[in-house]
Amino acid sequence: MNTHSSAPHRSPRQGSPVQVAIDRCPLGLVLAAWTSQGLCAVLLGDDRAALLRDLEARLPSAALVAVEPSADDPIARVIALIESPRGAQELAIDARGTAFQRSVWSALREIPAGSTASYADIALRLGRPKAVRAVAGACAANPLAVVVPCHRVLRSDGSLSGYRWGVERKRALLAREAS
DNA sequence: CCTCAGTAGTGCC
DNA sequence: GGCACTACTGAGG
Repeated sequence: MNTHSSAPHRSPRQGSPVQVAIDRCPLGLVLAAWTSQGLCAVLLGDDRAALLRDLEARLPSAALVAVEPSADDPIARVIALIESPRGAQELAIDARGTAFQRSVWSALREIPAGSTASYADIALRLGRPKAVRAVAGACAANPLAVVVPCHRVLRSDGSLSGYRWGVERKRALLAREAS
């Protein structure tokens, strides 16, 4: 029995409901999903149905509860963050992933707005200088757009590589943050 | 400009 | 346990 080392960490969310809201933002539509513990998904897109499908694929066994966007809810914080990238670190998050993915996402949150890092930088920071592609994989699996700023990770030569929600959005986010 | 090998995590079988 | 994927990178045509 070796089920403890690499099994994905499951958030304490078995039966607890996940609130879901969709609203407009400067990048199109944004879907935010959260529990009492914090945000578990922030997805960008142009189509409500596609966003919901994406969420359901990511949280297959969650009880989703749709709510109207409200100024008191985390989705308002997320939209404010897109408009002005400050205070992302204060948002509580409740993302599920493997230990490795969570360590990558945690490192990403330490990249300040206005600066960028390469995949190799992140790998180095984690003490796994050769796990470069794995870092890219963890970025690609990031469930929390903008809040976990995977858009600040570029290739070593400075080019943009990919973005789960479209390279154009990555470019737009970086342009907005450029100091 | 291009291709290639090295490399490590993940998902599917 | 395989095995085939990568949002990579540095070296070499």
